[in-house]
Amino acid sequence: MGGENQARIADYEAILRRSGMRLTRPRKIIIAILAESADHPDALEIFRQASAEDTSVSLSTVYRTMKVLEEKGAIQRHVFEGGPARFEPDRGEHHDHLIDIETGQVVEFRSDRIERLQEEIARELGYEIVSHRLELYAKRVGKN
Amino acid sequence: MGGENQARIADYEAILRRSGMRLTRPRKIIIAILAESADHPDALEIFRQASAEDTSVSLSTVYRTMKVLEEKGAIQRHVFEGGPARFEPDRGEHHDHLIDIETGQVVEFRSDRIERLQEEIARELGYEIVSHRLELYAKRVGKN
DNA sequence: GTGTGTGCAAACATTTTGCATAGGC
DNA sequence: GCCTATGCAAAATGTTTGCACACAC
Repeated sequence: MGGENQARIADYEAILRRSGMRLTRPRKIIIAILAESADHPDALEIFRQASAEDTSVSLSTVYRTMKVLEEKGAIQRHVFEGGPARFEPDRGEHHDHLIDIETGQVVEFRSDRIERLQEEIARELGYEIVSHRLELYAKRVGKN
Repeated sequence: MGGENQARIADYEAILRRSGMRLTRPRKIIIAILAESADHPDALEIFRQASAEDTSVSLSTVYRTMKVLEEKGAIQRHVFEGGPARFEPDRGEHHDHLIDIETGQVVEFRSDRIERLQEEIARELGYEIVSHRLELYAKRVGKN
């Protein structure tokens, strides 16, 4: 799993280099945090973890780095109901999200049938889908 | 169409009265705006229209009224990609949204098949859906 | 050395809130 | 007349930006 993370870190770094961007200390730290995190952290969470590594990293830099990484296609930004933007590595495979409303945990899923139905609906309405967002806010069965 | 609006205005007013809330001048104005608007206005837009009617209506009151109406189930609040919250009358029939990314126009649609698939997916993941959100960001075919 | 990236503080956009007063019932 | 609802200004929240300096290349 260390190897897994290393691989992802290298991916992020390759993307930055390829775009002619500098591999600065704050960016390295932020990238490492993204590579390690299994969940979908928000900017503040990333900032906190980065601060633990190097107190001088600023929240602005976290936001700026997120923007750059998003523009380069390295990460995706999601804004779930009510909350701040949360980030996840963009591994190219599209998926939707189920959000556990009790814990905030995010479960990824994918349904080709739903995707196809969406296309169909848009077409019938005279539109062409550019992007879409499907979020299920749910709670574990058996609880409560 | 005037009659249509009258009917909806009466509905809103009934909801407020039933909940023991006062039918104030700002609330009447805001309700009339909601009843007339075919699209999904945001707080500022409602505020602007209300101001035209009575300059003394404040933005706080717009927000407070939206909150009350939402709590009583009279309207729904949606936050589309990037933008501020937008509001629409809650007519009880659930639907999803297609947003024209060029104009911001909102088209409502509904697919029982997608609804069922969502339920199915949640169940398989061990969850029970509390609410969900499906938004298609699209552009008209033939354009561009 | 040059220019991009950074930290800091201030600005921004949206929404909420405390408080004294106005106005529905 | 009582108590809810309002206007105003201030705060809160999340995010962006201007500026002078720092540091990756």
